[in-house]
Amino acid sequence: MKKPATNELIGVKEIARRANVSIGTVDRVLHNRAGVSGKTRDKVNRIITELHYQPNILAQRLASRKIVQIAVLIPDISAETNYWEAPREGILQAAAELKSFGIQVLTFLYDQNDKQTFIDQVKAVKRKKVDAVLLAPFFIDAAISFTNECKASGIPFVFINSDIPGQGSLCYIGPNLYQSGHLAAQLISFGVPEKSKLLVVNVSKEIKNNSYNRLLRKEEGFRAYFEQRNEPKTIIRLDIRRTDERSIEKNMLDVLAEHPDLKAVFVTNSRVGSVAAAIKKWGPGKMFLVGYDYLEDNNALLREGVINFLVCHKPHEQGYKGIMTLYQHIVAGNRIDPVYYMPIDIVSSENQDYYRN
Amino acid sequence: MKKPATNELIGVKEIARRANVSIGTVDRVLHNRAGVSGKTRDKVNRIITELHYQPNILAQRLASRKIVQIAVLIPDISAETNYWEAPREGILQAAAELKSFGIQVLTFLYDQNDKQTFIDQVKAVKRKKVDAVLLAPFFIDAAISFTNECKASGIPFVFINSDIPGQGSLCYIGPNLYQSGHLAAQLISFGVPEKSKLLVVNVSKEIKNNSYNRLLRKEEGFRAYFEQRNEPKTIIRLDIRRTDERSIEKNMLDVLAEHPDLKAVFVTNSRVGSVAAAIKKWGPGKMFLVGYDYLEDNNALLREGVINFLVCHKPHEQGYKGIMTLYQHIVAGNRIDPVYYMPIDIVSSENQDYYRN
DNA sequence: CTAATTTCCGTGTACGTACACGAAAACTTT
DNA sequence: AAAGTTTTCGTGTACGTACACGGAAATTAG
Repeated sequence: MKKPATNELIGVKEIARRANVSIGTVDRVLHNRAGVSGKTRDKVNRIITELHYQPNILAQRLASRKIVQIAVLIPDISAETNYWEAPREGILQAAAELKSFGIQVLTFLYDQNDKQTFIDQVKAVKRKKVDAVLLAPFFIDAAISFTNECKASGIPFVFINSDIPGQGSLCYIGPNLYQSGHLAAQLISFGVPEKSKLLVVNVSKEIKNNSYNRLLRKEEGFRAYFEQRNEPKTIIRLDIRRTDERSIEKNMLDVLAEHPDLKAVFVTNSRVGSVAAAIKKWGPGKMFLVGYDYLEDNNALLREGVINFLVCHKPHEQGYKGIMTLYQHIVAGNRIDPVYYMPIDIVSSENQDYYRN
Repeated sequence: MKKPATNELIGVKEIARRANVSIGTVDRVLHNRAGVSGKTRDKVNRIITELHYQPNILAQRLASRKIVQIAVLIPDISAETNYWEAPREGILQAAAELKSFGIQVLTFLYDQNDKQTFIDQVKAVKRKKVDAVLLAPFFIDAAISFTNECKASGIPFVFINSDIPGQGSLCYIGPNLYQSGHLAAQLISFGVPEKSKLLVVNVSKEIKNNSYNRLLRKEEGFRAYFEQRNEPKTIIRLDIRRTDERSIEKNMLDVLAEHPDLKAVFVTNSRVGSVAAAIKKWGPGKMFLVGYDYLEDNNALLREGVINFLVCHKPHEQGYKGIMTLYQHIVAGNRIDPVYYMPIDIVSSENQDYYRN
């Protein structure tokens, strides 16, 4: 691999000089605008490739005075979980870094338990006529219909946190949920005896059995791990649809009473904190507990030893990278990989203080 | 928290207008250069703070045609380990991103087993008269003497991978080694019975017993974990000073023969791959094995199940962040935290394909 | 062959900041 | 009070690119 020897940055001026044309002509070639004869266009193009010309992004953004608007459509923080605080901070950080680059980020928050709020925010986004969209598609059908419109008007969009495969997004940024469940299974298999009874807990208002369901994808990966290894585990399942603390506690205590021989619990989302609280109240025996997300409550319980491991997918970075990806696509015109799987991070009491969300 | 309502970016021109001065004067105030009367200086400063003026970085870098040179002083990849490939790639990535910002990164590689090469490269760095230095201080006394010179000439420097506390670096970017050993202990305590015999292996040409020794700091944290919890583990130790594959194998087979009741092995650096190979050859029984670093060889053994966990500190990101930190300090003049501890990542066979180094 | 188009291309100004130069104002000296 | 000196400040040009405007050359129409 030979590097181009040109150490001094070359620009349109140098290209123009070598091609015996003006910088205006070079500019027209670069943006394939009309008004250049085929012959000179070829000549200029040849020189451009020969010189490995890279436009100076600084000067580009400075000269082009148009501002690029990116709409962000994600859930608001709720009373039950502030998971979405982290992605939002990542988004804000990216927005701050890109502000003087002429990028403006507009945030639209919806309630992940109320589809109508999503639909309303979509309307608001459409009024703004933005140049790109970053969204977490919680309501599949509504998200499909919206992104179809985006495609029709040539607006690129990126999914974070959840994917809708085949929908033509520029990119998906988020976890591989199945593999994430797999890892949780591995962690639990370290913590319990060969033959054990395990519990999977799904806490969510809506637990539909379709391929988009985040929780079920994790559960699937979790179960598959033991099946693939012929490890003789008994896995029972608890779906909790009333998601307030008290209902969770009640459900959990019932199950624990019914199955006193439970060795481990896997909670498929960030509500592991609430489940842990119930287990703590219950008292007897030690329970191996694995759940999701680096949140304040969960961290405290991890430190206490009630939770053994948290699995985490860098929500902050998801938000940050979501914005940056759209920026790279729109401004720099870079090719974007259609899937960017986030790491599947393991957080324990011994590394939790060093974790970067 | 009230945000400044000014949505339109304001610049020196606007400040000049409001202060009834020229942009030249505003410029002088901004760079506190001489040639402005106290009265107008105050007036301009007042308006600057009132307007929350943020200089446009694009225009700044574009207009200031001086190029900032950063020297990087790190070990070369050796036949025994290519650990340093990752930091180097991170550095190159940062260099590429900052190239059009007028930042030039000069890399100087030394042999981490040969102090003289370090000293030679230091000389080369000094000839270049760079604006900042990023270095991994393997040879403590030589590094101290060099960084003392840096301090004298006002050149900021950042340590990566290893720290020399109190040396006045702008920042340390790397792991908390003690805590890292702590975590390794926790992982092993999941994998072995309560009462077990464990082995700590240090593979290094130089195993000096001083506070700078990376391996011993990890071992210290490792042992402390069990002591703090009164877990009755017997911990024996093996130092391997001849670091070729064959010597490692021989040493390991000897120890394994001598202690057939060993339950787990902790290798304090990336040479876990070589140790694993020896264990694999030895054959009988299952050994719980924890080591360091996301390298090709180690990954293969992790996938095979010979290694159970790799602990990792994002070497790629260390390099990237090292350059970026110096950039932020020099160009943007941001305040830099004196210590940036890297995450202590746990890599297992189930998340290894998603790890980002 | 001249006039009207159309095609092609060079020039000029702007983006927001840095910095050199020199003019005007203020102060000092004789 | 005039000349000299210093302080204070405004103006102009440059960085590399984007884009509008208009002129010259090539082409077509009359």
